[in-house]
Amino acid sequence: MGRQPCCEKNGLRRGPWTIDEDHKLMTFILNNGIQCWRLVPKLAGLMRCGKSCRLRWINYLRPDLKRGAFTEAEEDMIIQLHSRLGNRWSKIAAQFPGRTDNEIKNHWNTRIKKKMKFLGLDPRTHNPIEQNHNPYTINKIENDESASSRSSFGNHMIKEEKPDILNDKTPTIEDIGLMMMSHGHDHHHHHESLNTCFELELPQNWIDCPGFQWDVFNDPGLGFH
DNA sequence: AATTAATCCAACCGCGAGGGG
DNA sequence: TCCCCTCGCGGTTGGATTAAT
Repeated sequence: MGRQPCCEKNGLRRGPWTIDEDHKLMTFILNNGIQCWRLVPKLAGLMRCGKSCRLRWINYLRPDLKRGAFTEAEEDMIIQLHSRLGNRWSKIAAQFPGRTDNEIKNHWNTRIKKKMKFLGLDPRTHNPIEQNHNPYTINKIENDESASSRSSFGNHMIKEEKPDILNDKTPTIEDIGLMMMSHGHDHHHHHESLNTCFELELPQNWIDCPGFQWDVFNDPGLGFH
C-alpha cells in the first residue's frame, strides 16, 4: 500500500485550524523563525505535523499575504505566465507578491479555466479549441442536450445571443488583449494599476484599486455571472 | 422555507528533489 | 553509492457557503 498519511501517526490533529492553533503557530514563528518545520509543532505546542504547519503558515498566516479578489490585470498576467510556464504554480506565484501558489491554482481551476473555455481557448495549450471539439460553442450546445452546459454561464449561453467574440472566429490571447485595450486599458496603465495594488495593505483597498475591472468578462453580452 | 445544485477554497495526499550521513 | 529525512510542489478532495428551484 501507499505511504501512511503523516498526520495519522501519533494522533495528530487534522482538518481546519482553530483560532488558538493559529495564534500559537503565528506567535512561535514570529518569535523564533523557522529552522525546521518538523520541530515547529513540537516547540509551538501544537498537535499538528510540520507539513500541516508549513501549509497553514504559507497559505494563511504569513503577514505579507494580500487577500481579496484577483484583479483583471492579475488574471491577464496569470494567463500570460501560464502560457509560458504551464502548471508551475509556485513559479507563477513568485511574480505576485502576497499571493500564494495555492490561491492562484484555485483561481485558475475555478474561474480562469472556465473563462478561457468559454472564449474558445484550451486552458492547457492556450490555443483555440477546434470548433467541433469545443463543448462551449453554440452549435455543440444546441445539438447536445447533455453537454456540460449546466454551469451558470452555460445556461445563459443556450438562450442568449451569440457573443460577438464567437461570431467570426475563436479568439486568441491577442484578441483578448485587444478587447481589454478597447475597454480603455493600455499595457502601461495596466501594470501601473497592478503595482499600485501590490502596495495596498487592506483587502478592501486591494479590491477597490483602479486595476480591479471586470468589464470584459462582466459584459452582459458575454453571459458571465 | 426547504431542498438541491453549483461554487469556492482550505487542507490533504503523494511524489520528486536535494542534502546529509 | 545508497539510504533516510525534510521540504516544496502540483493534483485532488471535501466541507462550507451561495444560488437556484
